[in-house]
Amino acid sequence: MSVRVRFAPSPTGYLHIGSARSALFNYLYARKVGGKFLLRIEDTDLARSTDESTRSILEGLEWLGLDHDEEIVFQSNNADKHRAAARKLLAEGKAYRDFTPKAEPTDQNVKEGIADRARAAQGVKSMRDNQYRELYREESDRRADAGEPYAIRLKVPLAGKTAFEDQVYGPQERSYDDTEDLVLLRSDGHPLYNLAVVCDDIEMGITHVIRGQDHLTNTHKQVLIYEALGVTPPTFAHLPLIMAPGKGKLSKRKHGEIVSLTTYRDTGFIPAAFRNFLALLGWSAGEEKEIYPLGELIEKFSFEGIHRSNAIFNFKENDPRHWTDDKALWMNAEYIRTMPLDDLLPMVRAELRNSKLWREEYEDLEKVWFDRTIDLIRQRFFTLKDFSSQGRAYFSEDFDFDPAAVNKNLTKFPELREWLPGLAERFETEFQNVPFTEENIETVVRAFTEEKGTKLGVIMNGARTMLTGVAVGPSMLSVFETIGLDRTILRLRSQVAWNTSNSA
RNA sequence: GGCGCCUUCGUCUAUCGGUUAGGACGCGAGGUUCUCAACCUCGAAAGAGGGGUUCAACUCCCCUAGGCGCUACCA
Repeated sequence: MSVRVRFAPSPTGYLHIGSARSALFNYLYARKVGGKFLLRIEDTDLARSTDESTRSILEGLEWLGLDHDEEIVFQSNNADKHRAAARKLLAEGKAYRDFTPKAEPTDQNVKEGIADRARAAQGVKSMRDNQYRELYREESDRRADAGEPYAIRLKVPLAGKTAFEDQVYGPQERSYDDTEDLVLLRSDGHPLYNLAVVCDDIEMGITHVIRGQDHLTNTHKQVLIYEALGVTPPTFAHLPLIMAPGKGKLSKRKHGEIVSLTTYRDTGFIPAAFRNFLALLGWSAGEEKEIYPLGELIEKFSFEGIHRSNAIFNFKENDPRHWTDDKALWMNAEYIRTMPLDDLLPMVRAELRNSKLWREEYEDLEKVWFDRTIDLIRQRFFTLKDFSSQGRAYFSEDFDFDPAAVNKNLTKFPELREWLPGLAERFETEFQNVPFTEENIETVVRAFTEEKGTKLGVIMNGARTMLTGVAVGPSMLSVFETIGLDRTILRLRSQVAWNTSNSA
């Protein structure tokens, strides 16, 4: 039997990075064993589900490169089937009508319910003491026919236990005594989560359910439903959770945008890098290696490699330098500087377009220059955003001067105010018929430096700030050559930098 | 409260009874250099606690502690 897995998010918000990781693991497993990776949108909570959220989830999956097979299933379309399943169990005596009036689910009575079950657990009260559980069928039918509202509850057997072999956590058991007669169908006819999931997983032919371990107890309930329905349950694999620093819950309310996958797209992450990072949160191939291209992720993936303890998504709030997990940031930089240039180029193009720095020439007449420039500056970049911010001076005459850089590399050496335009002049004469290449530039700059009796660093760094506005970057010889003779001369003569006062 | 799951450097992890407990991120120091967040070298940094089992335990068992999850006519 071929493997079929599914990712089944409820569209009640953005795609959480924890969910994204669940999707990734499902995807990796499916691709590894040649199975199908299906998508099901669990939109049965009409009040909270939105189309926008569905779109955002789909976008997120696409961004991560997790392409799904077959048609997307919308759970709300299957409500009739869910109801039919509940009725079937009722008819077979495996479920019963509960005529207890519905209580509003307020915080208050949810708490009472918990306290109630606490008493039940202490033996004071049984999970099976519902007065309608053993109601005679005739009586139950009569009241239902009379129009009295009821919920349908699963009739959990009196003695026994549910058991399954989790692919990550090993053998799992739970006594029936600890599982209530869960509601399958609300009194308004609305099917509930556990029923809907089981019905859909059966209908979709799901063979492996891979999801967060927050579902570990749900799984026992679902196994019960499978058994009542007379269907063999699928194989289960539960994943450790991703927690916030301090081991708290990682939530949008508390932690904001960093938990949303789209944030990483919007802040200039390379999909492959973030995917790689996510895969390593709670999973290991057992080797001393961090960089895994998708193919290798697929090849190496196994349930045995999944950790059992929760992983912390490590970041520091209010620290721009460590706004998200350092390893994710590092991984992104690693990808930017080492991935095939041709794969990076389209992403850089999109970034420059968004920043109005893109010019069509970069793709034809100036393609050679452009590709070389990107290859040069990517060595020090962490995100795609850096190409339009730190890299701005390569693509536009309109760039800012970092006051700290001006101070450190220019203001400190007032002689530069004459030297740099002097260097411009020297370039102008020296390179009339000589190619403006690193080797030639070096000869000229070294000679110039010696004449002025200063250190090479003073000239180089002064020029660096004049040409790029900042204090860091590639070798200046490369920068000169990349910026080009004309722009170099123009910028060395410019007074703009000198007017960037750092008096504050 | 109950039930369940978990516990190796700050973080992600390796180890499947015998290791100086390894790697990565981050951090620190040094080096290279025209600068640097790049590169190179080095460094600090861990088996929650207590009992067993064993010649030998991070590794197996038990207890304790702590963390997490679930505990709805939500999903």
